[in-house]
Amino acid sequence: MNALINNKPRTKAYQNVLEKIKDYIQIDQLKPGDRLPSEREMAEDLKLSRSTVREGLRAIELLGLIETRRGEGTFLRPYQSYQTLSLLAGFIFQDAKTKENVDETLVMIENLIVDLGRCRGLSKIQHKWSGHGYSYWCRRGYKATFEVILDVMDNQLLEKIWYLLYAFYLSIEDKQHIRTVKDLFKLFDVEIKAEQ
Amino acid sequence: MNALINNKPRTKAYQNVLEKIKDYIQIDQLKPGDRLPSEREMAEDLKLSRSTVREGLRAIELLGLIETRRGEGTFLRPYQSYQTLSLLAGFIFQDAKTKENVDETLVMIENLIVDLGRCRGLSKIQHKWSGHGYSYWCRRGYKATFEVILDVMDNQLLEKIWYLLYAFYLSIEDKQHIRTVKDLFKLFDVEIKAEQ
DNA sequence: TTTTTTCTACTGGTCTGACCACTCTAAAAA
DNA sequence: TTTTTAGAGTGGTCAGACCAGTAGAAAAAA
Repeated sequence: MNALINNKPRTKAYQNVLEKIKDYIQIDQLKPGDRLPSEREMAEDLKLSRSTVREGLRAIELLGLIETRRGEGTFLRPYQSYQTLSLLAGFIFQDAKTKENVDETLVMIENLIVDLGRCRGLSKIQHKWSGHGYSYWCRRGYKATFEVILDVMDNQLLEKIWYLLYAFYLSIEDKQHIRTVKDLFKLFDVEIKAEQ
Repeated sequence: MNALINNKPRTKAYQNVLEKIKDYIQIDQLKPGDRLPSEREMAEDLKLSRSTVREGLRAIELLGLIETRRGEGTFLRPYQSYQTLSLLAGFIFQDAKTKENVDETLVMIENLIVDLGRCRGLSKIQHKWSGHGYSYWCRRGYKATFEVILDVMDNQLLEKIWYLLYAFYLSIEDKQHIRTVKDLFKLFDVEIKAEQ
């Protein structure tokens, strides 16, 4: 009962893989798109079996930090895929699946973003939406339209939170967003007119 | 190049484990603390090797959905540990590590929670804080004090978001929260008086 | 000389089977 | 009745095999 004695759970070997990868990134100054050492090389470095190394790699692959390609190698992910965020959101919010909560929270977060976007670049947003016109943005969809605000708002954390929440919302709702492109245009006083 | 032809990445076997676990939870109505089928049983069910099953399990263990205990089994996690949230937050917000963003975002989210808490249970919060007094809550710390609002606010999603963000905040800041227990008491007009 | 084909060495993906360390419970022994 | 032992289960880690893919060098063909 070593864990109980030390009041600290014993580290599983695969968790060392996560630490080691952090080291690789830091020491080798790895950037998204760069290749990590192969599974066999890591196994040798860490003095672990290849299957234990794979366990660690699978864990962070699921988190979206890396991607593995057969025959090529293991790479730092250049971006977090939508699928990854959706999966993460599903697990993070797993016992909070009430539609009322989701609707309420998404609207609240979006209102924060809208307010911040207004403060920091109202005219920029208006310009971008007016430039192509209402019909264009309708075709592009709510997400793409909202992303204009995200770009201007200049707060990556709020942006991430919105993506997480939005992915979760779509994964449990079979319908479109409660808000529409039209609502966004109204919020920013951008003209809604038919395509010429 | 099946993936390119179908424009869809091939599913890796370990990902089937994740789907199967979702099935187990849903079909067996599993609750936190319940035991999942053993690795060997899952391997048999899915017609996969035990090591492939383990890869899937490691992935979601890291996410905090399950925990495995040698000699006992694999269990649905009763709660998301702080360490898990911190790790997840670190990955989710990984390229958004600017201190300005963190401060700003945390305060904005907290303001939402505060407002909602006020709406839904101002007197309840005031009562809970007054009951033990300011010194007690100072000793308990900011987090515990804030959790009183979270309990009353009745929005699990916002609660989860706050935990994620707070964990992330603490993982990059070496200091205490920009806000204090005193600030919270002031926000809710609760008396700040010395211990009797 | 250039282009095409082949071969080799690397990569990840999945598997089999072994053995160890732990827990729990039933059965046997005290 | 209580304690100890044994067995059957669990997860943790490993070695090694083999397959499926990719990349690039070398050889062969044009």
